[in-house]
Amino acid sequence: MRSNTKKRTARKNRAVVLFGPTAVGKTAMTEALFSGSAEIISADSVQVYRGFDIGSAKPDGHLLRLIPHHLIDIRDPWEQYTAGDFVRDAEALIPQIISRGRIPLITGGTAYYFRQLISGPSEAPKSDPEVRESVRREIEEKGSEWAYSYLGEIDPVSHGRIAAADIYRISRAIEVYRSSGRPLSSYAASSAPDADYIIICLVRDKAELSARIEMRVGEMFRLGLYDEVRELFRKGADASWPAMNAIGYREFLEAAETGEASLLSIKESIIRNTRQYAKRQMTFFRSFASCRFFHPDDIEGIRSALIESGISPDALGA
RNA sequence: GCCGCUUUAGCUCAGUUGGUAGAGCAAAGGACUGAAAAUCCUUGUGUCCCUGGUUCGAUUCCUGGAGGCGGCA
Repeated sequence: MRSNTKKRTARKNRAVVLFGPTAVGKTAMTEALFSGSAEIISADSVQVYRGFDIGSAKPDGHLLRLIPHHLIDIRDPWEQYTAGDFVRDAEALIPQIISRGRIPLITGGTAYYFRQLISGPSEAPKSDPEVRESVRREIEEKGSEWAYSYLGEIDPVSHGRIAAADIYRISRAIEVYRSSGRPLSSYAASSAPDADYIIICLVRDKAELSARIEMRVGEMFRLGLYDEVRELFRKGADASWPAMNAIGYREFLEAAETGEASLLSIKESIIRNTRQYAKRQMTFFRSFASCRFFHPDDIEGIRSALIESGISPDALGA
């Protein structure tokens, strides 16, 4: 149970948040700086799912031996895992990791998870897949214009905040009203964060990142992404599986629906979508206050910044 | 070689009955209240292939040329 009582800053646990867009080089940097001294809490909405390995670029056995990882492979693909679940899980893990004498290192690419964690999670109720599905059907039947004007009746504040075409948020706002009887905007957008977070953001020159993305996607195909996806389809994967909407998977789903795309065009589309995603990740993170930016090769710069903040990777571990 | 179609934004193409032009995609920037690798918002000056002619005015009509596609030889 979350406590909203203000704890004194000095008594809060401290954790390191390490964010970087896809393919920026988080893994190499992490291995170099944190081997033996940290445990990683993965902030990645796709890596939580079993079976989504290559396309989500899960850490390999080598890295897992050097640094323990949490929140990877903790759900079956048809189950739901949300930002709220992540905050709850991460907040439970931080004191455990500290008690083992290690640094809690929260790292991944799901910027929204970081925001919910750092600024304190929204108090709005958890998403209910059943209500969501019934809202989806209703909108499909009555149209999105109806949905938007209905939102205006039940929650004028959200109506004002959400764009008329943003069907994702409109559905969510209606869903909250249906399941809780209260408008979404009546809930607090954030609450008190549970720990102190030292925020490091990795950045790279745009052309450099773009080239790395292309290489990484090529590597995924070489490692057997196509076989991985076929295995998922064999197990019944469809659009209702949350991670099937992820880049590297949904392109195959779309190709299966149209029946026209070649493997090459799927690959090109994955590369393009990944670049666009990296751009969105950066936009999200630029909006964070108190975030320090480093090039992934600047290990010493990151080390000094951590020491300055009272955390020393050297003082711990082997 | 002849005939037809075609050449407009990075790409695919609309369009202007003659008054210098606009969609989708891409790109750039931004948002983000428990699905977020999701979802959405904003941003369009480009020798309208070149040349000459007609015209107050040509990307638009006409002549000639060049590239592309198709057909006939």
